[in-house]
Amino acid sequence: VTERNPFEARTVVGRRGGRVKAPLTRDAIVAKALELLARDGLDAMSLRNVAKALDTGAASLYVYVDDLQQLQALVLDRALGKVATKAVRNKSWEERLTGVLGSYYQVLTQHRGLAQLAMGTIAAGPNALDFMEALLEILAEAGVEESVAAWAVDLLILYVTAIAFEQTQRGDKADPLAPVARAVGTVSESTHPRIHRVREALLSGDGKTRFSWALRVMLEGILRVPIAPSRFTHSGKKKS
Amino acid sequence: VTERNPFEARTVVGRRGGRVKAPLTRDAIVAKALELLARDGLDAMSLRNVAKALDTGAASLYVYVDDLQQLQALVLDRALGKVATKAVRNKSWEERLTGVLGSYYQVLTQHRGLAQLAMGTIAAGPNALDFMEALLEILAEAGVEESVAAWAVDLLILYVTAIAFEQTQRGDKADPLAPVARAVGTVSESTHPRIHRVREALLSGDGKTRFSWALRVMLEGILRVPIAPSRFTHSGKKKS
DNA sequence: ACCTGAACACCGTTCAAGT
DNA sequence: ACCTGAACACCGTTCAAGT
Repeated sequence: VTERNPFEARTVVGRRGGRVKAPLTRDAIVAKALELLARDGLDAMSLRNVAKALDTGAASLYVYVDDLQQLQALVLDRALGKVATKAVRNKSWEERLTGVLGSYYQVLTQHRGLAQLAMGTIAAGPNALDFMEALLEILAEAGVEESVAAWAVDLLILYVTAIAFEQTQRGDKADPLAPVARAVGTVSESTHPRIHRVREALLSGDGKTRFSWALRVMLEGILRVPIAPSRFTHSGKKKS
Repeated sequence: VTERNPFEARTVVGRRGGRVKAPLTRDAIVAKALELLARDGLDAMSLRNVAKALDTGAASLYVYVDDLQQLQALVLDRALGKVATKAVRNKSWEERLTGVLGSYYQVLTQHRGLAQLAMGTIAAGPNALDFMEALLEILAEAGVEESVAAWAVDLLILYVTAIAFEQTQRGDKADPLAPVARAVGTVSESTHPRIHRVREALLSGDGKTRFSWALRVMLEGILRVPIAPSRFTHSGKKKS
């Protein structure tokens, strides 16, 4: 029906001007996948669903993508491109660190299934590298020793990802917090006296408050704890 | 064939003494599910596989279990029963905390798919409560304020779960660390100078070393950072 | 009350066949 | 080279039918 001119391959148009078919590209696949992930959650981002949304069959995607795992890695990195790594000038390193990690937290929580995907995917794309580089730069400015900073970046990202995941899980199904709330709320004073006493505190605090508290906790520790308790881990040398 | 005497219901025996059929109970289902999870990973713990291992059909499980999600919660709590919450006497609170959390870490990593399951399941069973109670007790002994302790328990469990998950993921497929290693190892010095400089530190350290470092980091912070920066989060009152 | 087989609506992935 | 339909080997869950 349509003549396949390579120059207009990206905007094939039918006789009456309507788009006939979006040409398949890796970029289009990843974009559509992220769209489905953000709107309907991780389960909705199946190869079959993505293919359907692109008016094709699942098998067709395998030309541009190795498998589901690779697609997930690509989608994660595309989303990480939205993290605001460039902070404004004349801000303290504390503010900038909170800013970058807060932006990461927001990106994770504002895309329905992204935090869950991030928990199960190792981020190693270009945007993930930019993100890490930004964190290392800020920690260097804070005076954190280089090798400590390397591990600290890991800890910070891991924690923010985990709390974002926990937070988004709550909004999902029919109150999955309820089981915890019920268990903690109705716990027996005689068998679990301490849980009983702090049961309110355990359930209190919105995501943001806890997030910033935990961030300060980790920073305080990172600034104080050196890498090695015993400096030589693989030699027999003790008590230098 | 066999007479159904309720008293010997748990050990039905055939004519020649061989067990004819393991009677279905919730406990048997959860036990078998944990076995499959520990041996073959989370994907292997499907209702169909568990049923097959118990010589029955998937539909039969629904008499004892609401759905897969509930089975996962039951399996997690059964595994949490293995965490050594009772530490020996005359140990410092630091040693006891490291001991309990280390035991949790070991339980997670020694069962192939458990850390992954724990990341996606809210622990609210009796053994989870015992675990939390033990942590709260130790933190109280450390002099941590009650409401801080409540949030600290959350942070500690979240982190240990996350790092156990990350650690077990590595051993699973065909070196899923490899993509990170390659990305970090071959990163350009001009675009990502700081990653390039600490690329060795980023990849160094086994699970245990990093685990204990991060633990000290969090403890140091927990002992120092109070709950509220501005004490009243929901009132308009500022600068008391 | 408990168990079962079959069915329903999904998956990821492969492959022979088309253009 | 790219796309496709059909097939393969799986899922969780439901349901009518058996005992």
